[in-house]
Amino acid sequence: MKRAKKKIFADFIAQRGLKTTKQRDIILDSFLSSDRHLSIEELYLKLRAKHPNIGYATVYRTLKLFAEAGLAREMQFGDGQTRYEHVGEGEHHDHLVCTRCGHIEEFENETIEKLQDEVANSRGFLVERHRLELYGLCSGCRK
Amino acid sequence: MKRAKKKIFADFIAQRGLKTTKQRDIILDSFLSSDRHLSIEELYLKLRAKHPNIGYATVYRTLKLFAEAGLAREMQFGDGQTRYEHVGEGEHHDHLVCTRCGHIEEFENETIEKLQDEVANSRGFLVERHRLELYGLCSGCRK
DNA sequence: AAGTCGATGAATATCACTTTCATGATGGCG
DNA sequence: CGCCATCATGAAAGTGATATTCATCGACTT
Ligand SMILES: [Mn+2]
Ligand SMILES: [Mn+2]
Ligand SMILES: [Zn+2]
Ligand SMILES: [Zn+2]
Repeated sequence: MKRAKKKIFADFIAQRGLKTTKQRDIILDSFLSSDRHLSIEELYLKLRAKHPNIGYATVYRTLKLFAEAGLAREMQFGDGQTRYEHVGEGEHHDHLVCTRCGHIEEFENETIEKLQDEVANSRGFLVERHRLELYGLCSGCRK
Repeated sequence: MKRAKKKIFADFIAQRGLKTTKQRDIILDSFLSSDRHLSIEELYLKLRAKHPNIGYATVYRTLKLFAEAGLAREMQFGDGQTRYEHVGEGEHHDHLVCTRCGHIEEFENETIEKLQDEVANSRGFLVERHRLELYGLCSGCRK
């Protein structure tokens, strides 16, 4: 699965006439083996341990590339940092966010998705994407 | 209704030991007679026409006050600007956002709200608030 | 091997707030 | 009323995250 995503990125790079670099390989590998929902800075700091020579700007630009390649999605959970989450082929999910510890859980609910479309249709909207986030206390933080 | 909201703000001001000012009166009046979902800058520019002496910082601080007083809610629709929308007593709604013209519509759907609670319960989350936004083309922009 | 053009990293710029500070207003009190 | 302790205001400066610039490096073509 990691292999498949690397292939997707390699194809994207080739098709756009871009170049394979050591940094991109390292950043992609690290991204793929990371927690979902990482901020630029989090990934940058994680990388810096083993690769002190990789710059923040490169991490920033590379994550943007991942998003363009369809490997990542930019998310905003209101904490002031853009987070990048992993995206699988044709996958979709929404989020539960803990306002105390920052824990993020994902969920899917077909019925909700369907109702959203109905609402949009009734208003003449053509929906391209949506965001549904539930903020509150996770089970751990409720105690 | 405008009168009622002015009363709410006056009470809030009094109860907090703050002061009535010409600027606050003007800004509140303008906010109440504006489009829903205004950014700080939009309201500032609108005001500047008739009141060139009112500063950006005052508009900024006053909108924050409205939010604290329960008259306004801060919203983020991903265009890089915080927007303030009108809040009515105990009201709630979600949004349809046009990605082409910026038009914003509101909707309510009890069934979706109920399903959200079910999802949260099944994960042990206690939901405090949520955001549901549908992004796409409004009926006008689809043509 | 050389040349071309994209990639990198450090530094700088942007952008939307957010705070500071000197000065101006408000309103409780005598 | 008139004082004056406080709060409010506006211009300017500060912040923090993101975005861009620029000199230099390194891939890939020939
Ligand atoms: Mn996710
Ligand atoms: Mn609204
Ligand atoms: Zn938690
Ligand atoms: Zn539109």
